[in-house]
Amino acid sequence: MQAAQSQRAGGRGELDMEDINDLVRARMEKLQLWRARGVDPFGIRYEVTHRAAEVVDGFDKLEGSIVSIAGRVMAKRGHGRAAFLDIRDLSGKIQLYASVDELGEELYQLLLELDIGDIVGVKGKVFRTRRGEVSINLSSFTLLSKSLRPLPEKWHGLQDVELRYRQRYLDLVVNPEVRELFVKRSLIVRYIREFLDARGFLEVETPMMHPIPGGAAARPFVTHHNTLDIDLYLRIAPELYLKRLLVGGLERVYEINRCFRNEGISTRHNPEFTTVEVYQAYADYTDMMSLTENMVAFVAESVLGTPVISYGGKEVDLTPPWRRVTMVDAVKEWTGIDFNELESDAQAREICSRQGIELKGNESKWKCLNELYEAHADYRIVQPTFVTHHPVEVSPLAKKSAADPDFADRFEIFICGQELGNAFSELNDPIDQKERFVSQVAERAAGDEEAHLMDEDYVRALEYGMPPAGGLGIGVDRLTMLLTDSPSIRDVLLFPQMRPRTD
RNA sequence: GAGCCAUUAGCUCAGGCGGUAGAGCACCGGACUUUUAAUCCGGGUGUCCUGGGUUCGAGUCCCAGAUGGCUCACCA
Repeated sequence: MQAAQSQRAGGRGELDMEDINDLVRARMEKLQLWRARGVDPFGIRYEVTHRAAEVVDGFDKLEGSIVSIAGRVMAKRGHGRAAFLDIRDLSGKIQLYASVDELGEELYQLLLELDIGDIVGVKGKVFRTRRGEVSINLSSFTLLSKSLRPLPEKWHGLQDVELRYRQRYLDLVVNPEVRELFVKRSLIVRYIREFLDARGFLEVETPMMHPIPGGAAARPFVTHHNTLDIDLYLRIAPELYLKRLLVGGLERVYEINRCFRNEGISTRHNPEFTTVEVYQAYADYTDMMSLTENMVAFVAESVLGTPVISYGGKEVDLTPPWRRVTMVDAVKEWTGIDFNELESDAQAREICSRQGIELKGNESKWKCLNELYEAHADYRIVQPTFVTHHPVEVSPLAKKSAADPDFADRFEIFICGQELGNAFSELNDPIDQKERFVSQVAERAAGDEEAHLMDEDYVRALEYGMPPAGGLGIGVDRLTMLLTDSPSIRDVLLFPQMRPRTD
């Protein structure tokens, strides 16, 4: 059986035997057929004059002229001495008309051997069929790549979510809306750059491998550098490096790149994800608010043509200004509890427990506030909202609010129940920063694996003097979810992290 | 990590009360020179996720496991 199969594969069939079925075998046999006719079934470059959509859209000018395009065969309709094929390239789909009259007996017979999925280069005259479809009347064609596996069904496409994620290339081939989504994602990133570049921000690249993982509360991935013989951590945030650049005088910087967090996977979390972080010297968190709302609205309008979007059936207006509410007020609004009036930590913990929040038992009043806030924010907030003034305790890199030192000049962005970003006035007091690190280290010692580590070099940088600044981080994947109405982060990642298949 | 659900042909899916597996597309053979989910005639191509168990008999019932989805927990 195995011998027979590999013979059919022309002695070169190194495909996994487990995977070979009759459909694949039939296509392997066709490989030989093409070779027998002197055609290399895996061809070389092909001179393309047009893309499919250019021919369709530009029919009035192109009618009667000869064009050559290349793409994948998506459908085949034989009619005896003539046949229709649909081929698709990046721009879209176009119909091919093939007839014995035009191609000649030999070429026409060869054309009938094409399978759906094959990649071909074609040449012919542009015309319109009786039914009105812009088509190319083939005068010649070239097989550019033989497809050995059958494509998923044309009508339903590839529905199996697992296969769509694991074999994204197939998803892209048969589900056009998926390709459109990733084009949108690319545009989103492009317009973020355009917006920031236009305002004098410099795009930079800082290390992805950190000796001390910092800038966020999260567990990192560990790796090892052999020559240096040190452990390195995939970055959980670029923040501390970008702020070193502020010290260095790069007053407006941003970075769009990957972060890595060794935590759970869910519809909102992938182990690697993309953020844009922005730092602006001589600004503060209020400047970051207007930067945020203007940037997100600009991106939405540029990509979708409107600042009013629909997510999960809810209509959301991204037009600035967005609502601003302090965390204390938000919690008061949702629960009726005014944390400013609470006397003791114990009282706050009691309230949290009554609200069904599990606590360790040593939480402070402000930590309780934060817990209560996090428990409600994701389902309460639909329209774009800046929730401001988080407790300093949970904001170890943010500046204390002048009005009330228990709180930080900070905000989080919520839209459609999803946390989209985080920003604050950057803490530039090295003495205060060092104290914050010290208490984070204490929390870590007490068992909080996500508490920050001491970063002496970062403190030293601050000691040279960092201008006051506003900093902002936005989840690009989350923003893409929002702007493409995607319920899962996996839908906006080309290759979401999956458990490797063992079979 | 916990709960619920799913897994049947290459793809999309049906399979009542346990009786040896079915459709559409794709594919193979035939007809057809402007079709377009082409049409017409003929052909079912299978580790029913895996491993145990119950039973005369398991796609179906029970147990364990794998993978995925959703919800929760953690986070952005």
